[in-house]
Amino acid sequence: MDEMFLSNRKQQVLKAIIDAHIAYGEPVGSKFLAQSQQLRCSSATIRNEMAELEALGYLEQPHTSAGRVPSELGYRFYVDALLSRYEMAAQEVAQINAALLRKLNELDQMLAEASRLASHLTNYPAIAAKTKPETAFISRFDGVYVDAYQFVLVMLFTGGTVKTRTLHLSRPLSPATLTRLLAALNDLFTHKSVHLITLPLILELESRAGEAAPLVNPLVKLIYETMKGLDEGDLRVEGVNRLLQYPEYNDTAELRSMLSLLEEKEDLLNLLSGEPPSDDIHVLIGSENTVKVMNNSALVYKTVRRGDHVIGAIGIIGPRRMDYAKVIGTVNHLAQDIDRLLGGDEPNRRQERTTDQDD
Amino acid sequence: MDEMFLSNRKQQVLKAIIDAHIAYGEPVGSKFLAQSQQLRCSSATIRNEMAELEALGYLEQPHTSAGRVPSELGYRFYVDALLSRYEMAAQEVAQINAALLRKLNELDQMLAEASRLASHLTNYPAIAAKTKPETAFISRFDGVYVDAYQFVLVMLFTGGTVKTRTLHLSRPLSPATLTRLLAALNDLFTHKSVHLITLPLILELESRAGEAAPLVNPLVKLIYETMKGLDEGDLRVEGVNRLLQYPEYNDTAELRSMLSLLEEKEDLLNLLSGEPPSDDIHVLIGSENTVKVMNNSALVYKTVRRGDHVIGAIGIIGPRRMDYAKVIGTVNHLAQDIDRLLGGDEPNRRQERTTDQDD
DNA sequence: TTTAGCACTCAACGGGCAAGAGTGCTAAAC
DNA sequence: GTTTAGCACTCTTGCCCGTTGAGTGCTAAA
Repeated sequence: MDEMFLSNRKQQVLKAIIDAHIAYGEPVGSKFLAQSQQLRCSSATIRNEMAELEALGYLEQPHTSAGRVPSELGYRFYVDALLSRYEMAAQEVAQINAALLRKLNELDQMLAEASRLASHLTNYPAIAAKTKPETAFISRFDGVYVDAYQFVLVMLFTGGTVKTRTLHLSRPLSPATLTRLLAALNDLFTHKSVHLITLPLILELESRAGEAAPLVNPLVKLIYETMKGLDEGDLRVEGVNRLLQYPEYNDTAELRSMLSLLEEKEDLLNLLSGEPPSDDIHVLIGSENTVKVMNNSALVYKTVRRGDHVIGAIGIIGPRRMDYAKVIGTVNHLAQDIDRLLGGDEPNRRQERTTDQDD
Repeated sequence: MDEMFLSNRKQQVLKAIIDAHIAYGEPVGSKFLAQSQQLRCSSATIRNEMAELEALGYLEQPHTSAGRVPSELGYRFYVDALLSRYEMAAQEVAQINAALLRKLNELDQMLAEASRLASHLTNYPAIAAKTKPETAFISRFDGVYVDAYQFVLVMLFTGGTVKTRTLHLSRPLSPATLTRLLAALNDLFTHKSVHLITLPLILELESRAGEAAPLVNPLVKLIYETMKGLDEGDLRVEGVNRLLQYPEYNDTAELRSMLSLLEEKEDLLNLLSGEPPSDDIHVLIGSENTVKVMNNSALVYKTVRRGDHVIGAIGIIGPRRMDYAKVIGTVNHLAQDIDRLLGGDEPNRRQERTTDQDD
């Protein structure tokens, strides 16, 4: 228990070390701490505490004649217990609100704006993920007749997403035939998962399509691909160049693996979507990350939801010694703001609002 | 004229030097060239030629005891006169076709795939830009009635783009009222640029909207923002991490400014959209670039068109000593392939095809 | 006009040395 | 018992400096 619970002064020393290391990025020594006035004791005392903190695993020493550096455990304890709550400046809050409000109409743009803001405010790269929605069905087909040679197919998905596709035809189509085709589509293809679109169904559609029968094949293919395309998540990365400020990424290998990670997108998207939906903010430090490449980095993220279901996440990625207080505060605020602005889907809305087609 | 026109052997020497430098990235010396068997003369002769080429401005010498490096003028001459045409391997061609065909339905995805391919094939970062379309007007409004509290507004733009927005209402709307509203919209708001949407027009719409009058204000705002949103171009960058292979980007400052450039997107988008639409492939070397940050880099790009008008561009960005033959070949091929796959807008199409909503 | 030979220049490499930062330990002080 | 001053020790960092080697320009001969 002595080992589990750190004495008050040990905590102070640990916090002071981590604060200093976050600020300056270099190993911090006892003398520096003694001078910084935060602790009311001599460097020798601090040295003793540091030695013990190292024995307990909270600190590490790059080499004999260097100061101490927080270990992963040290950061973990810092984040869980030592972190002082970061209060955003009023100006920052205003900036967030103004910027997000402007983008309210398009989820994509909103996430993009959020990641831009997050990166800008924290000075680390930011990511914004749009998770793959739970398998959506088409709830309704509709069409807009443009002229005899083209029409717009409108597909309404459960969950409110709307997708459109313009079809260019090789032979003329009458409005009546289009209506008939749409009726058949609505009969046969709504509320079905991709796997339930079987050949008999397609043949049935063909027989009902009348003169539009030759259109059925490309149409089905189109619907299939649209449904499949909907399942893809997307990930935006903003501010990678900010990584270069931090000496930990001056190492080419480190930087390179980080850049690869941020480009792959797959891994990150899985990581972000994989977590159980929780209101908490997630802080993954170093090897806590399942993604191997992030052993020397940290990831802070929070899911974003529309009404009940998770539609994405925004996060910050950076060195292990990231400014957790500021980052956690910012990500938290941003995610909550987006949640709020997207509004719940509760039945009684007080105001008109619009949503994009979730493309 | 002696100065303008290089002797045959000088050209050979220049080409050999640039080829070698592109391949190995280091200054190339006379001895190396003499051994490489390409030139049938001694190192001393090559030294003399090199000295003259340097005097003419085609070569540079980092320092006295180093070999020569091509100057910007050198690269320019190389690209314009010396470059041997690069023939893509059949396998590469097949890869491009297969990959692009799979993405045929969505312009965005297609450009994304193209840049992925370009980056992969050339081993440099690739960019794919979707240029802002020339000011588009809405040619038609339509709507899909979902239920009393929501409908989908479908906007058809000249040029074939389709945008949809879902409106959530605070009070019920009847299908008849929606029809009326849409008719009024089609009367008043089609074929108008953003600037022509004036207050009288809005008031007129309001008076015609009947019970949907309270809806008019948010609706107009929505339309306005959609039209404005359409004007935004987009830029995708793929494979930045490949930059790190090249020693010229080991310098942090260089890498950093490059990353910033690739993130800003604005500058690049302007550069790509700014050029007069031409079928040629553009090769910008070093300071030929208007973007200052690219002084040590090169950009190869080509516009992509659907039918007659330019809808985007794809390009490769890399060090000045980039493998121009391969890059030019690849970009050229890709751009042409996309042009072809998107198909002309000639009236007699032989096949059904679909286009996305150009979001 | 080409080539061999040679002296010269200069970046790159590596060893050696001094400086400095930080530690652990011991012994004295509180 | 805890804190602190003092000191010896370690190890990195930076610097100086000589050596090495690649590449050149020039000269003179072929």
